[in-house]
Amino acid sequence: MASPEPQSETDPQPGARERLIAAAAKLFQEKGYAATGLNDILALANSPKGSLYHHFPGGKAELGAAAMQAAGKGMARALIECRKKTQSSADAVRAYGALLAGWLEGSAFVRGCPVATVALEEAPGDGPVAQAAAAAFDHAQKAFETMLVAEGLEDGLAKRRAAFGLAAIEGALIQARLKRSADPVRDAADDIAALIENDVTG
Amino acid sequence: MASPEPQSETDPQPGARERLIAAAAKLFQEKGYAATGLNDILALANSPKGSLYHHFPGGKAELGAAAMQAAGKGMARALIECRKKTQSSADAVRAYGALLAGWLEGSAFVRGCPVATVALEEAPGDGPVAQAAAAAFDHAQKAFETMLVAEGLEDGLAKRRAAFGLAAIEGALIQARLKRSADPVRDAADDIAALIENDVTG
Amino acid sequence: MASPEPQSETDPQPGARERLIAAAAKLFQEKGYAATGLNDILALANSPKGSLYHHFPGGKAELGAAAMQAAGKGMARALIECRKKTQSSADAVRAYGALLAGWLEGSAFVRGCPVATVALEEAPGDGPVAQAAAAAFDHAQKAFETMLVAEGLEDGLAKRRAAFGLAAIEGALIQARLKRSADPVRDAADDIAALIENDVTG
Amino acid sequence: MASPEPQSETDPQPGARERLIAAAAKLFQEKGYAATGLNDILALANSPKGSLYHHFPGGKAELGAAAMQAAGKGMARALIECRKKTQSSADAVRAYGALLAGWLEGSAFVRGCPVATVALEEAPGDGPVAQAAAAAFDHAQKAFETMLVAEGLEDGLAKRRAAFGLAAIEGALIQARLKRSADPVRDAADDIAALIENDVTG
DNA sequence: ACGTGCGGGACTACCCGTTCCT
DNA sequence: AGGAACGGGTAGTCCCGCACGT
Repeated sequence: MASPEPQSETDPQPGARERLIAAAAKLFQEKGYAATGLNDILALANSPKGSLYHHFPGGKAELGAAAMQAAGKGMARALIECRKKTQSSADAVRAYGALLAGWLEGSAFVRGCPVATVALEEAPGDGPVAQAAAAAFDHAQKAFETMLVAEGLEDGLAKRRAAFGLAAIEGALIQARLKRSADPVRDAADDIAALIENDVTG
Repeated sequence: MASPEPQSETDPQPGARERLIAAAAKLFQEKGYAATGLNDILALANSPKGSLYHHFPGGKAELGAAAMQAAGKGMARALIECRKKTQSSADAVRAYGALLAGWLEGSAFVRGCPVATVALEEAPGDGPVAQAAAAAFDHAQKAFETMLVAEGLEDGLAKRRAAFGLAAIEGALIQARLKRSADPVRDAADDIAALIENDVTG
Repeated sequence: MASPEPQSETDPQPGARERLIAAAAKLFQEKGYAATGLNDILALANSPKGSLYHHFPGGKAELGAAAMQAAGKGMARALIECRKKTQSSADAVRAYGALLAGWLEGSAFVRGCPVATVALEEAPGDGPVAQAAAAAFDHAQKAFETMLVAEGLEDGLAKRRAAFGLAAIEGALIQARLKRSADPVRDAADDIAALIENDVTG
Repeated sequence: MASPEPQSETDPQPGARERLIAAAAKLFQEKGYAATGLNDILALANSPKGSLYHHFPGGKAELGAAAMQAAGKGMARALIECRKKTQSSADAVRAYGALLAGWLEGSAFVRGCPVATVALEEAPGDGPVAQAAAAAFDHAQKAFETMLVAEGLEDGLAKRRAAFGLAAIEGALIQARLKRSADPVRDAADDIAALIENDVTG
């Protein structure tokens, strides 16, 4: 969750701001945006209350947006790393499914997609959080798409498969948490991988 | 709790209890469970506060569970009706996608899946709402599966396609609301339909 | 608690009204007037809600007043019975203390004086409950006084000793419940008995 | 919670916390614990709700406990001051009775013992309020006892007289409020004083 | 600049005592 | 007598500034 790079852009002493984002992302992905109190975040980040408003004058919304952005980067990065460790996009998707499945099981199915929960809550509005969530999804989808294009898929088809694949994975994550079984995620990843393989070889 | 009337499937005269469930379902699907205040629900249902407590002694949670159950039935019913109006399961899925797309556009992307938002918020716990959400998804998935089996698909494959199809639709709904375009839903439905057609004809 | 006499004045079928009074008295003496909900009383009395307003159109207040009246009678009756079983007023007081001590211990110190708690809560007002509580205390005090006069004490002194004795017992009941020990009640009864003995023999 | 200032015994500048305790004590002693709403307390203390939550994270219960503690100290202090102004313990008790009688009359019998009402309501449980009430009584009783020991009474007898005296005063306060006459308190104080005089001179 | 104690209301879910109509 | 409905009121706590001490 925490960015390995120093994130040196505006924050002189690293820690407080990042801890807040990480804490917010963790709790949002578990309980959602509305159900997560600022106090919970502050307690998890071991930060005083005033600190939050120093770093995020926009309050909870600004923090939420930052958390969405971080989560989107994390999703994309994870997929890219899966590709690096595998021989094909299809295998990368399978590895990604396995990775998510492991996270699910490792957290007893409390951790889900960091973006989806917040996205659904905030979708009707157009606040900073909703926009950041949309951007986060776009970011991840673009990474997926790029991966497919690099393997030779035509642009339009790559975009379509990326959108569909991401959607299926997201939906499978929901089912998996409800059923408390990671199988839907693994199955969905396999199905998508098969689809891609067919595109590539065909 | 103890309705003397037969409580017919579509509820001819909307009593207080039904109005409350409908209002809750509507708001939950827009803003989620935590962000929806009881006051909002009460105002939408034109019901006094005591009424809710009378019909749902368990409070918000019991109402939420009832709303999830109703939503699950609605999802299944809608799919079944799509099948009746079409010649094949694949076409039924396409019709279902079109139906959802129409709902999205008709509500300016405010209404999403009635279950997914609540499910994601409540997934980590095992309260009545989470259980009802899981049951609702199961209900819809079973209807999907039954439709496929009736078309000749082998049981195991039907189950897998139903789970995957539902997941993809759910994920597409998230994307559609964020992007404020119903295309992801239509595209996903098309892709699933193609998959099913391949299964059936193959 | 329940009156043995048929109480035939207004109630055609015995049971409901008496059960309500008994239930109210029990709960009031444990938790007080304000903290006792009508639902609690109804549940304990196994009576439907509308029944209460049939028997007590004045609602909670009227029921409370009735409970106070019953409790006052009970206190007086208990003292009189103690006198019958003993040889002197002093011994009757000791027996009364022992009786109360037994009740305290038998109920794990949850049951106190049926009147005092409600009296203190309602004292500042002059509602029906407060008046009934005052009358209940007067009733008990008069019984005490009568007992002393019958033993030869001069009227004024009897009144004074009755008031003081009752007060000391009430105060001791408070202490006993807080300390979870019946000793203060037994000690207070002994001290009062000694005082009375001194009056009588002196 | 963490007051930097020495928190001197009489609190020169009444901060929010002190105002809340004073308001709570006043209302609890008038109407009891359950019947006193937080809103009443806040209105009397001219404090917003967030203030209460800041100073008393435990909410009403913690505030109630603090009020009980303050009341216990007040009772003890008042008795000690009565002793300072008089020549003997017996006279101190009489002065104490007169003091209480004056308070009763001055408040039109609205103000009673700050502890007794709450104690009776909360006695069956073992929450913080009940414990604080018990401690408050103990505090006052100890002061009474100390006063008697200083006058030469044997320890055991002093303890017994203190308990009995406090009980009688408490009971008399109940009667006085119901009858709307301070006589029971004055009479009880006289009787206790006589008892003590007899102990001391005997 | 950076942190923090304290205060400020609005809003939450809950449920209470009551009444209406059967 | 009885079940449904009615709102007002409960304690709780939320997210947020202001003003202070570094």
